[in-house]
Amino acid sequence: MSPRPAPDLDRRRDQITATARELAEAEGWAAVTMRRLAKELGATQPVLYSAFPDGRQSLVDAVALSGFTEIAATLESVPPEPAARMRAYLDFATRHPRLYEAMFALPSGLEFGASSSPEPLRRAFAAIQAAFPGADARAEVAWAALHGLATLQAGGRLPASRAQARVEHLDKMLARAESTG
Amino acid sequence: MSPRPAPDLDRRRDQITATARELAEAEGWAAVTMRRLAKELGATQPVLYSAFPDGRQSLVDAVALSGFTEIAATLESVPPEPAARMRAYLDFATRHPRLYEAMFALPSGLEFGASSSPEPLRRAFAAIQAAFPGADARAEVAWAALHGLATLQAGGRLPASRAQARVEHLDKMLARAESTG
DNA sequence: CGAGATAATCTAACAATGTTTTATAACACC
DNA sequence: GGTGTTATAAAACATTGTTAGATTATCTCG
Repeated sequence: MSPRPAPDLDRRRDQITATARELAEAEGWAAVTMRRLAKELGATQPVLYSAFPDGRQSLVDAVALSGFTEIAATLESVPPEPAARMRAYLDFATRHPRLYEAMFALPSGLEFGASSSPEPLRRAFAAIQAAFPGADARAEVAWAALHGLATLQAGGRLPASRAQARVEHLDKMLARAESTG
Repeated sequence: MSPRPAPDLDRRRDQITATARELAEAEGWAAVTMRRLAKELGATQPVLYSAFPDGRQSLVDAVALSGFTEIAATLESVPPEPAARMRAYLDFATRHPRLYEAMFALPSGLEFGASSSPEPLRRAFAAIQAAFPGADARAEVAWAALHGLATLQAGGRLPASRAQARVEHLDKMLARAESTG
């Protein structure tokens, strides 16, 4: 009595996550259907469900989580100074708009804030905090401003021509508020 | 040769838009399906398409547009000072989370920035600009920060307990940056 | 080396969605 | 009143996420 060997689910999850992310980045999240994804992987739908029993939502969450891991590493790779990390944050959002969308705009099952929230999320926010020491509110406002800039710019709701000016303005604002603590 | 009288499409559009908005606010945008909406209105699906020939997306856009009209009026109703308009903005987003979602997070066909963008959008942004005179970048950063706070708070990604502190911090930051022009 | 049991897989179906077609019914004018 | 145009309605279509039932591949034990 011995079954067929269990597939490497971790590996499979990674492959599916990566493919979903590429497809989303190339054609938008609307194109990321279970059928299309299966075809892209040379597999069938049920295979996706064996790796993600909770369905499409948990798959999008997995992509988002990989995004948080990546942005955390990106932020940590530059000095913990406001200007540097601000630029790194906005660069990340600009370079991976659909990934950023999964992280922040799409419906998500990811828990935030609480201690139960996944480690990559906490690491990403910690990387922001490190650049904006002082009262918690300061880092939170910095993050909100960055997030606002990222989403409004991604949606074409702010003229790209002044992107540089906005970053400089925000930098000055946050620098001056440092003493406010 | 004379046809059946054309229904008052404007009136109908308003009714559908209002019902869609109520339903979204009550049960979330996922619940706003064409069938459900038709049932809620005591009509059939094709009636919705006679009012919105471009389908569901244009209906969501109509709700979003009504949101911009309303937030513009809300902002204009308070003095053009940073603290007052900031509070009005965040209040609006907090009180109508699904409407705000339609305005900024959901896929949208609304044009921004360009001169072709609908008047309510320009009025809403003008109401922010009025509270943050000086260089354009200043108002844009203010808006981005407000938008970031609104969305992160709505998603439970920032602790509600420090909401007040964040507004005060942002207010100070923006006030100090005034002279930067 | 072969048979059987077990679990992963595939085919196919299900329910629900947005949208469109075809047929019906209602209205204004002559 | 009849006629012709047009809004409406019922039903169908294509596509989605998801799930059963049947099939197949693999490992263990004889």
